[in-house]
Amino acid sequence: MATVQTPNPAAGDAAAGPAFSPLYQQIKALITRSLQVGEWKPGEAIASEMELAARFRVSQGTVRKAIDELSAENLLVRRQGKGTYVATHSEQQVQYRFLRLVPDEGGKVRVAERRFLDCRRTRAGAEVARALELKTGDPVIQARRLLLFGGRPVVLDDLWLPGGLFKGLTAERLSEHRGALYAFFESDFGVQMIRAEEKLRAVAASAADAPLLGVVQGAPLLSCERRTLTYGDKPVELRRGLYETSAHAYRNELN
Amino acid sequence: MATVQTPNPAAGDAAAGPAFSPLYQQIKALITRSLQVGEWKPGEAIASEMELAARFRVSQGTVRKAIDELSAENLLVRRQGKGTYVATHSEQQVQYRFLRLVPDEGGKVRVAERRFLDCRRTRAGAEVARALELKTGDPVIQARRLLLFGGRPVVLDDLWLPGGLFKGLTAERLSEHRGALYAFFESDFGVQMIRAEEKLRAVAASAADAPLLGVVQGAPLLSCERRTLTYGDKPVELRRGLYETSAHAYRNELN
DNA sequence: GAGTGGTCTAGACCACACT
DNA sequence: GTGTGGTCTAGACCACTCC
Repeated sequence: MATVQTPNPAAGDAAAGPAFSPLYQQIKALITRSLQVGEWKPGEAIASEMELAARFRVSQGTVRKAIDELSAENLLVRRQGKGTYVATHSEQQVQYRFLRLVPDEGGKVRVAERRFLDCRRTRAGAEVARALELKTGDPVIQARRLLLFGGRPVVLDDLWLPGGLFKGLTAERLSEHRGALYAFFESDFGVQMIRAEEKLRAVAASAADAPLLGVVQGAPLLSCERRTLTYGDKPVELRRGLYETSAHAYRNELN
Repeated sequence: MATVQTPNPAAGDAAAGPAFSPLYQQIKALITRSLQVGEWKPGEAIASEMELAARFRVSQGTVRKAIDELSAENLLVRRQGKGTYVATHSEQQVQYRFLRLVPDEGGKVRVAERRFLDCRRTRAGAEVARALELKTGDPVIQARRLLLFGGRPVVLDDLWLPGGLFKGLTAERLSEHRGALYAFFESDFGVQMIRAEEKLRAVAASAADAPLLGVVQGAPLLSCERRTLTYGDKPVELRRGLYETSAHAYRNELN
């Protein structure tokens, strides 16, 4: 490493174009790799900046810039005076990190009751296969659950997971776990949900779904289709949520 | 400035707590101030890093960190070899910077037809006043417009603007301008929209709105309530959009 | 006090755009 | 070539946490 510069060796340029990549980007990739293979587990501290600088033969400032970006992407969390930690879904603070639904009257009541309605092994249809980058017919696990706030049903989620990554997942284990679903996936299956893409639209409640959410057939529901990705932008979950938004809203910030 | 440190003078600590603020944050505030008072206009280049470093008696690295953050917040745009520019809504690249609606089948057709249905001076009701941080009864301008994609109506927007900031805004001028609405506000009224908060929910089309969007009464629509802010988080627009999402979706990324 | 991240500096050199 | 932002370094000191 050291003072690698222009015709950069670590950055791939086998057949592609110029492909210059600064040192800190290479360091960033190396750290990400370590996270991916589990050198440091979620919730643990990674090596200190000085240690990493020594390991990669680079200045602390360069390691710093790499960690800055990983931290901005929520893969790492810096804690002054303590160290840099691997982000995790298993913490009180970040419960439901990806759920943007907030109650209308600033109530901070976020004690959801969960009901798992279904969980079964099946095979990927064309649409699910495409979203999860599997082949049609590959094994997938499908589950359905209801979230209630203050006793009222608000979210009906259908989710599909690649069978290969979630071996041994059963309805029973789903029902038994405490805390967020992603925390469970992280601790029990080593699958770390890092980022997600969502597509929102308004739909009419179907005859089957309406009673579950306590609305009449045809009532407007917010449909939220989410594709959740892990390291390397590999899709590991497809989720379709139906939100009953008469007392909650999906909150978003634009910059 | 120079080497100001611990019991920081520039950072306010009149009555509050410790209120330590690093140098680069102070520089950031100073640059933001210059943007706010119009020292550099949208689309123009600001002073170079070296010039700013000299002006503020600070190292280039410190200016750099301040600009890094402003650039991450989309207030500034860096262009290697050229300079750092004030962000603007008046560029082909960033047309409809805050509109997250995308067509279903990856069509990149973004040539919206606009129809202004209404524009009138009125007074703020309780709700509008609260959202815009005005007093009930303060003058506001209300407008209504339709966006069509490929000839089909997709978005029905109602918007409220503080009368004091948009003196001389008429239905005619609204209809005549080319390009994005925010570009028009920026160039003709000096109001720069820099970030926004949105609340999404699903609603049923009203008898009045349904025909405008070409749907039947009661059809599900995506309601998008937006509060747009300028420098200092001052609200300068309230907007309520109704999106017909049978062929479009609201796209979001979660990190 | 020792160790960690956070800030600030000064200087060197690289990549890019204009002229 | 000149000027701009972009990267990298080395060293100093500050703020925070824990022992």
